[in-house]
Order: sequence, then C-alpha cells, then structure tokens
Amino acid sequence: MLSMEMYPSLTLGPQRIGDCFYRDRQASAHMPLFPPACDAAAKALPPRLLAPPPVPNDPTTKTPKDEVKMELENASLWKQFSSVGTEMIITKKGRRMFPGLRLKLSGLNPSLRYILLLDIIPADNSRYRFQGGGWQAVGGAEARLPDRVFIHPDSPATGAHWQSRTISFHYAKLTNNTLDSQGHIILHSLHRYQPRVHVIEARDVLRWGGGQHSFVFPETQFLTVTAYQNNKITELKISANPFAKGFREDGMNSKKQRDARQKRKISVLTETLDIVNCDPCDSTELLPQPITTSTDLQALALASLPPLPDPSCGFRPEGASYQDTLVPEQPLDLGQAFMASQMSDIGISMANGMQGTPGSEVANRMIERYIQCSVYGLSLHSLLLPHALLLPTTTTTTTPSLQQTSFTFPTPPPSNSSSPQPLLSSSSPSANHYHTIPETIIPHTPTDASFPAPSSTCQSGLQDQISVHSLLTHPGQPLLGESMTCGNNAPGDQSSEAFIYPNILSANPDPAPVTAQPLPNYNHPPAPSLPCSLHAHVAPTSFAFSSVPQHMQNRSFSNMSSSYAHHALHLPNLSHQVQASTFPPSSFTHPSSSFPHPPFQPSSCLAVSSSFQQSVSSVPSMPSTAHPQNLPNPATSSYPQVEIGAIPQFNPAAPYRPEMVLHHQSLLPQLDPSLSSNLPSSTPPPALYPAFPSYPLRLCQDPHSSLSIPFRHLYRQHQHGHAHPQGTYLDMSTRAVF
DNA sequence: TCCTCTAGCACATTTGAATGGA
DNA sequence: ATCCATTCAAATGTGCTAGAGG
Repeated sequence: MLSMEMYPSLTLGPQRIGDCFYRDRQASAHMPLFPPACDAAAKALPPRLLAPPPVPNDPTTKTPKDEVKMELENASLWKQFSSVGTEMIITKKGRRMFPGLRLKLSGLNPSLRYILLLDIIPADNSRYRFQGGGWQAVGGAEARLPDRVFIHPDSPATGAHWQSRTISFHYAKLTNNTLDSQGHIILHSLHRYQPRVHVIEARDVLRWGGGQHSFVFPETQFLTVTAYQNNKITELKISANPFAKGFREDGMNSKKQRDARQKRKISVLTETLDIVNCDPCDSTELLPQPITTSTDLQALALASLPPLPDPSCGFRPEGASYQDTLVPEQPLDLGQAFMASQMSDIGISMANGMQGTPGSEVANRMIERYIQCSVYGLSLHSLLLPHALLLPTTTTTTTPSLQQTSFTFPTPPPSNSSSPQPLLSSSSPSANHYHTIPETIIPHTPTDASFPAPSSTCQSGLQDQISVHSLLTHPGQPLLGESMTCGNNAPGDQSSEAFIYPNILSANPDPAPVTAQPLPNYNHPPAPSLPCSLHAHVAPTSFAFSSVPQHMQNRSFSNMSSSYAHHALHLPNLSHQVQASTFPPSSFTHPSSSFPHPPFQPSSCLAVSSSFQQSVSSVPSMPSTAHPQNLPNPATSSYPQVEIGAIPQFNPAAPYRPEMVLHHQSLLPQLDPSLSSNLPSSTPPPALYPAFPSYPLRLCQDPHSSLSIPFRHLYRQHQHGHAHPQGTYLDMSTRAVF
C-alpha cells in the first residue's frame, strides 16, 4: 500500500497547496478550497522572480538535447479531418478518439525517464452548432468540467523507449459523463477542444520536473458531438477507421446493405402480418411479396441507389486508406492499460516500459508516487507547472499562430543536468518547452475570429500570461495558414511543418454569445514588445507565432478574450530577442478551394502576424494580403528573456478580490490541517491580477472516495466558479517555492 | 417543432484463451 | 515441457437509427 510515509518527498510543499482542489465540482465551483496556485505564486513572488531566468539567445548554444521534438505521425489523416471539421463522438461509456494521436518523439535523453501525458483543453469558450453545413458558435461554453489527464500507459519510460516507437494515445477515451469513474477525459458536447501532449522528464525516482515539453498540434483540434453532424466526417471515419469497415460501401453494414436488410425485415413483418391477417383460405397471401407496400418500395429504391456521393465533400482520400496513411505502428507491448487504473497495471506497464533499464523498480516507485500524488492531492504542478510557468512567455497569447514554440529556459539539458529537481519541488525548473506544431490549418474553424478568447485563469501568474492558451490558440479561430499539402498523404506533410495557428488575436473580447463573424482587425500592429524569453527550437518543425493586436492588449482582465491574449501582449523585449524566424515555404499557401464548407475555409496563410514581424527583424515579412484573421507564423524563433515586472498588464489596477477571498488560507485547515502549515509564512501581497481559473495540470485528490479506482484519475481541476471556462493553462504555483 | 442525447442494433476488429502440432 | 501457429469466442469499437427529453 502506498503511503506518504513511504515517499516523504511527496509531502505537499507550500507551492502545492494551491494545487489541491477537491474534485467535487459543486464545492470547487463555488468555493475553491485553496487559492489558485498561480495566485499564491503571484502573491509570494515578486514580479521579477516570475520572469524566467536569462537564456542565451544564441540558438547555436542550444544543444541538440534540448531540441525535443514531437511529430504527429498521422498528421495527414488529421489534416483530412481538419479540413472538413473534425468531430469526435463522446458517449457516456467513453469513446476513443479517431483519428488517434500517433506521435514520434525525438531529442530525448535515451537514459532519462519521461512521462507522457495527454490532456484536452477547451479551444475556446464557445458552444457550437452545426448549421448550414458548417459549425457556428451559438453561445458561451458550459462550465468547465474537471480536467483529467491521460497518462500514457508506458509512462514512465526512458527516452530510448519513447523514441524507439510510435507513441499512441488511442486508449484515451472521451466521455460526456460528468460523473465518469473510468478515468475518461470528460468533455462537453458541441464544444471545441484541443489535445495537448506533455513530455515530462523524470530524472529519477525522487525527482521530477527536470524538463517539460508540451506539444500542440492544431490540426488535432476537434468538436465534440454525440452524433456526427457533418456527413463528410462520417464518410471519413468510415473510410479510415478499421472498426467502421462494416459501414463501407462494400461492407455488410453499408447503407445499401442496411437498406436491404430493412427491406427484408419489413417484408418479413409484412408477411407475418399478412399471415396473421390473411384469409387462411387464400394461399396466395403466403407467397413472398417482396414489394407489397409503399415502404417496401421505398426501401427497394434506396437499396438500389448507389451510394450518395457528397459533392460538397472536398475530401478525397486520394486512394489512401487509413492503413495507407498510417505509419506502421510499432506495437506498444508495454501494457496498454490506463496507467493509473490500477497498481498492477502500472507495475506491468512499468516493467515493460522500463525494460532494459536498470531502474525498472525505480520506475515502479515513480508510478506509485505518481499515484500517490493523485491520492493525496498532490499537484501535478511538480511535473508541469514549473515549466508551465515559463511557457506562457513562449506561447504568448499570440501563439495561436505559433507553429512550434519551444521554450527552453535556463535549464540544462536533461542529460547534463547534475542537479535534478526535487520531485515536488518547484525550485528552478530546469527546462521548459512548449511546442506548437501546427502542421495544418484548422479549416473547419469557423470564421469566428469573434470567438471570445478564453480568459487566462490566473491573471496573477505571469505564466498565465504565457499560458498554453496561446498555443492552443483559439479554437474558434480559423487557422492562419494551411499547408498546401493538406489532405495529402505525401510524406512531406508528415513532417511538422510550420503552419499558422489560429490567432488568439481573433478572439472576440465580447463575452456575449459568439458569432461566427471574423475578426476585423487581425492586422493590428504588434504589441510594442514582447518580454517573452522564449527559447525556440530550431527544429525543422519550426513554430510560428502570431502577434497580439493592440486592441487585445487593453482588454480587461476579466474579459476572457483579453486574458487569453494579454500574455503575449506587452512583451517589451521579444522583438529584439527573437533570434530567428523561419517562414514556411510558399507551398503553405492553402488552396481554399479544397474546403467546400465556408466555415472551414482556411484563410490565407500568413507566415507571421504583422505585429510580430515588426518586432522580429530577422523574420521575412509575410504577405499582408492574407486575411486579417490569419496570422500564420511557421517560423523558428528564439524568445528573449522576459522581465515580468516591466509588463503593465501584470499589474492590473483592479485585482479580482472576490476570488481571492474564497481562496483565503483560513479555509485550508478545514480541508486538511496539514496543508496549512505548508503555506508560505509570509502573507502574500494583494493579488496582482484577477484570479481566473487556471488550467495547470494537477494531481488532485479525488473527493469521490467511492470511486472504484481512486488512483485512476489525474485531475487538472481548474478553479471553478468562474464564468470563464478558459484560462491560462499554466500557473506558477510551483514557482512559489522560490 | 427543433435540437440534442441515449440506447440498442449489426457489423468488424481486437484480444485472449484453448487447442494441436512440432 | 516448451514454443509456435491456428481457431474460436468474447470483448470491444464503430456508425446508424429510432425514440426520448428538453
């Protein structure tokens, strides 16, 4: 039996307190038991401390080890779906994702262990409806549900393990059952979501968070549905998913066959009725009467009709079936069971995953500790947050257009790091990488630049500012650029090309119901400066990031949209610090014609937002003709160190008081007296920023002790009670340790 | 009336146990 | 006794559809 005693290091540290949220939605929704980690961090740390440590701007100084890269193997398939508007079925029992996330990792230290996590966050705060052949935002998103993280069953495993095979998250399931106890990822139907993959370094049993790398593939953005809305998606799913073979035209469950069966069934029924009702003396009634009713006639007519090609569907598999598209998968024979589902599962997984590694036992311990974290409400921040904090700078709100952004803060390469960080310690994160690898535009994104940007949950946290949101970009926003190879299965599109990710800028500040109206001012001048210290990878999968329009900069923090984008805004030093930006080849220009549905039509591709261009001298200017909404920025960039204190937004005049009250420390003892002692002794100054729900990855205690498998879930519970489902994904709770 | 969700259906795939042969 | 290949059934995944509910 795992216990805290076994792993003293798991003891909650002061920085963790804020991460401990009970899962109970009701309670947490109205009264967070603990102040958001980001808030705590903001209080505890002087702004200057929030800034990431200086990082060499010279890309050449970066060692290959830092260049952790992730490729979406089945990017072409994703692009095909994305071009139409990816829909994911969610059911009460949980439904797998299709396409699934098939990834290739590189740049890891073969000897170090890593944990891979999958989480899915709202891409925007809108609810959608399928109308007129496209998705339209019809209102605000529902309250955010408890965030869950799916841990890859192989975790933790060595870098060699991860790099030696295709990493698949196909076991992850999506559900709309808010009371789900199976560990599935809970999502709202008719909402737009963005999957993220996190690679967390686990240097050894006792130390976590040596480095974090987060990856976002814009083409994997999807809309959740309980039933497919777009016939094109259905066709794609049937054609690509082996499990749906039966519904193919040549299958036994094809429409033709089904119609035929229905006809036969009706015929049988009719016969039965006839038999029952017929005159026993009339033998003719007993004869088969295939077509005796209007229904039969209809059925026959349907059965005889060829499959209805959807002329509006621009998708053409190009003769590439799902199998053709997929890269031969190396079986993950490491125990596919949900890692946290059971200890035994974990043990098996560990054993398998750690094969060939001297520390298989150690790995098991890690898993156990991992589980403990969830049991004892330990924050996953220890794994992610320290890095997350840094992320904000990189992704900067503008990031929606970021193709790939990797932030490497003064963290020594994993292999070189001689001083791994304590497991729970939030002390100086060694490395933070946030990658956005938009390989494709999100054509299905309605021209809803107007979609309100999600508010950063933790205004106080600088990290928030740089939150992942930027990377996630706005779901509702159309991609700025799209690979010309979109929809193709050519090997070329498999590589992570720099695509423009929907710009946050497009986010509509208006909290009111979103409309699919494009945002008019996408070409706003870039923020004066971007104090982001982003250390971009010069990897092939360069990233592109968009600039933040000025109109976004001045938005109230309370505004979801503003919060979403404001991080990137006002980053004074970014412009000159950006080291390099590579623009995607002209080939990125997306043929709009390929998108039959207006709502999904990709806007013209812009390599870099105008604002950003200004700040980045080295970056070639992009065609200004592109749609304002589009701020494609496939580029490789290095980000300068950020000086938080210099950022005006970080010092809003009106703190979000009500929230702070709810998070008062006095409430802590009620929950767990032991936690209160860990709080920073010094009374933090008033919150510098409004407290928005943050989306840090957290290991939270599950209040539902009745759950059959308490260890199964890792909750990333944001601060409830806010009307803003969106928020900064990163919080600085771990930073509070400093 | 419209929209959304659910449960059940039929089919295909996957998985693992059982079996038999080398 | 072990290993390997084959077979089979159960479990699982899939989209479709009718019906319920708001």
